[in-house]
Amino acid sequence: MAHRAEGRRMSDVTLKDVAVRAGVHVATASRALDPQRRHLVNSETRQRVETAAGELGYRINVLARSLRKGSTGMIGAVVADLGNPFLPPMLRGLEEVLGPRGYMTAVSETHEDPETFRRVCEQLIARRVDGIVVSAAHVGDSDFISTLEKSLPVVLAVRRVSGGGHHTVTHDDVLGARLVTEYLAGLGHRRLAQLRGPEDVSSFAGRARGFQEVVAEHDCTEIVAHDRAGAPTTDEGKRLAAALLTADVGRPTAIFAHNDLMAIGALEALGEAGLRCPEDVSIVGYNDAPLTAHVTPPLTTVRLPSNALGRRVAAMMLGQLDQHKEPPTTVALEPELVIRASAAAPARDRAAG
Amino acid sequence: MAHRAEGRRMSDVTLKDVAVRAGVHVATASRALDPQRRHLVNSETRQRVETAAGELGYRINVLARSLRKGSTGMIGAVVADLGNPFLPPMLRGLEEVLGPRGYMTAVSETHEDPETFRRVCEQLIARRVDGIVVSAAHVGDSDFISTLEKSLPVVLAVRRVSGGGHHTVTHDDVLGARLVTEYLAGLGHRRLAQLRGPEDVSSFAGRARGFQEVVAEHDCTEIVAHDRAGAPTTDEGKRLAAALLTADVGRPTAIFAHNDLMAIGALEALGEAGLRCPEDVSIVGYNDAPLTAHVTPPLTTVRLPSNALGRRVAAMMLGQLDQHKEPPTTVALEPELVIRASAAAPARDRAAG
DNA sequence: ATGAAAGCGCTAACAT
DNA sequence: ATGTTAGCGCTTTCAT
Repeated sequence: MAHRAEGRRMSDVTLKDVAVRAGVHVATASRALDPQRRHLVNSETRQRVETAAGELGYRINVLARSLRKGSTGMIGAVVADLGNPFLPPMLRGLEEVLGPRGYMTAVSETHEDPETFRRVCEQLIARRVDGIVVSAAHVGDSDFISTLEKSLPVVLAVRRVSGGGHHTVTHDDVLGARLVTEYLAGLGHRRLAQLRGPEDVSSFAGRARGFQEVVAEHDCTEIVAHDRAGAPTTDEGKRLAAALLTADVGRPTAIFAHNDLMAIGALEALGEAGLRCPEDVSIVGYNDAPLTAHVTPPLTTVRLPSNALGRRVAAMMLGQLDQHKEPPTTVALEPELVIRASAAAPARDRAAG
Repeated sequence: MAHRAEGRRMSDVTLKDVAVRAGVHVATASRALDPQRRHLVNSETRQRVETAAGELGYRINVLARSLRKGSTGMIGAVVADLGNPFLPPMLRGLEEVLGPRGYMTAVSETHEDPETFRRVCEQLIARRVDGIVVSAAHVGDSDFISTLEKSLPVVLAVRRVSGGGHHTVTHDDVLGARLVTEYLAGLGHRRLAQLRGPEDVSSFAGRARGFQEVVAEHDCTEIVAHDRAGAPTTDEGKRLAAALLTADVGRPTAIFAHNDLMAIGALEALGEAGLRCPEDVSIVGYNDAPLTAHVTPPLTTVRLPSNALGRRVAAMMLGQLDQHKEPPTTVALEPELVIRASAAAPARDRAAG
C-alpha cells in the first residue's frame, strides 16, 4: 500500500483509475466488474472496463467493499492445535462447502490456551468475519460462546460446551467409547482401565462416560488410575499406563486410551514392564491417526468421520448466514471401530482371576 | 452486521455511539481508545470513553481502520497441506514472532493444486493482507511469485522456486539427503535406491540431488525406480518399493524414502515380499513425523528445525514490513539425522554381492 | 445505460 | 486537550 512503497504498487490501482482509463464513471466500472450486476451495463462498455482493469492490474479492495456491504465473506475457524489428526479433513470439509458459496476460511490456533482463545475470537469479530467455527472450546466456555453469538453466527465443531443451546456438530464420543468398551468386554475382558484426556474437553468427557456406562452394564471392573493426563500425549499415556500396570489392586487386562498418542505411550510402558500387547494387556486407541496401522502391534482404534463433520458444520453455518433461523441443535456423528491387532481375548489364567 | 440481524447486534456499536455516550467527538474517542495516542487525551475523558465503550460492548471495526490506515495487520500463510507434520511447528514459529508485533496470521490451504494456489494468493491480496508467507510453491512458480512481490512483501518458506531472487527460508534438503546417504554408505551399503517425491517441489528435488551427490562420491550404485511418486504417500511408497525389490538389476540393500510416509510404505512392501528390515534392506525416512519412533522397526529419519524456520520466516517478513530493503536472500536451515533402528549394516553376503 | 452523491467506520491533518 | 474536516475505496440509491 501507498504508505510503504516509494512507487505505486499494483494493489494501489483503484477502481477510479480503471474508470478513468475506460472513460466511465466509477459506479459504472463497479457494475461492470461485479458478476452480479454486469448485466446492467452495456456489453461494449463492460469490455472497455474489463480491458482497463486488466491492463492496470486492478485488484478489488475487499476491505472497502466489505465496509460498504457490511459483510466480508470470511469465516474464521478457531482450532486448538493443528497437530490434531482430525483437523485437516474437517477443515477441508468446511472449505468444500463454504468455498463454492463464496466464503473464504481463515484458520487460527489457540494452542489450548483460554486467553489466546478469547483473543483470537475477539480479533476475528473485530475483523468482521461473517461467522466463526469454534473447534477449540472447553466445556466451561458456554457463556463466552453466548457472548460471541450476540455478535455473529457461531458453530461449535467437534467439542461441545456444557449446557447446550448452541449450534454444534460433534463426533459421538460416548458411542465411540461404547464401541471400544463393548468390543473389549465381548472379547472377555473384565478388568478394564481407561487413560483419560483432559476432562474440560467434551470429547474426553464423552469417552469417559461411554466407557463407564459399558463397564457398569457388563459388570466389569474399572481399574482407576489415580491420575489423568495433563495433555493427551505419548509421554502422558506412558506415565499413566505405567502406574496402572503396577496398581496394587492388580493390573487391568485391557486399556482404553482416549487417543492414539496415549495408546502408543501405553504400548511403550507395556514394553518396558516386560509385558506383551495384546497377549498380556490389550490396548485400544482413538482417532485413527496416521501411522497407527503401522505400529506394533497395529492399533485397534476408532475412526472419526471428520470430513463429513466439516461439511455438516459448514452447512449449519450457511443456515445461519442465510437467515434460516433454525434453533440451535447439536448433531453427533457416528464413529467407527477399526479392529486391528492391539486388542485380543485375555489370557485364560488372567480372565479366570 | 445490520444487514443480517433484525435487532442491533453488539458489533454494530460504532465509535460514534461511544463518542455520543461519552459526550465527546469521535476523534477524541478514537484517540482515547488507541494505545498509541491515548496520551493525547485527558485521562478523565479517557475514562469516560473507556467506560462508554465497555458498557456498549464496542468492538473496533478493523475493516474501517485498515481502509483508512492502509494496512491490515494481517499476514497470510499459504500452505499446501495441513497434514504435513512440519507445518504446525512452523506456523507456531510465525505466530510467536509476528504476534507480539501486532500481526495476526491466517492460514489457507492449496491442497497442492496450482489453481487454488493462485486463487488463494489473489484473494489474500484483495483482502489487503500486509504480507504473504508461501509454503506451497512449486519450482516453476517463480514468475508468479514475482508478480505477487509487485503487490506486497512475500517470503517463501520451506519450498523454494527455481531461479532464486526471492526472500526464502528453507530446510537444507541437499544436506539432509547427504546426511542420510553418507550414513548408509558408512554402514557399508553400496547398492542404494531412493523413493522420490514429486520433483516440482524443491524439497524433493533437493533430496534427490543430495542423494545422488553422495552416491557418486562413494562409488555406490543407484538402483533406479522407473517410476516416481505421484503424491508422497504410504501407498505410493509401497508401490515404488515393491517395484524396486523385484528390479531385474538386483535389489538395493538400502532405500532412502523422501518422506516418512513413503518409508512406512516401503516397510510394508518389504514385509509382503518376505524381507526383513533392517536385516535384508535398510530404510530411512524424512521429516521425523509423529509416531515414526513407534513403528517397527523404529524409523531412522531426518528431523527438521521447523519452529526455527517459522521464526526466521517471520523475521524476514518483518524486515520487509519495516522497510529494511534487504535484498532477497535464501537461508537454508540444517536438519539433523535421527538414528533409530531401520537402517543397519548390510548382511555380509549381500554386501559382497 | 450511465452519472451524481451519499456514506460504510474509522484516522489524520489541521484548526482552535 | 479537543473539535472539524476530509477521505480511505467501494457500493448503492436516486436521477437522468
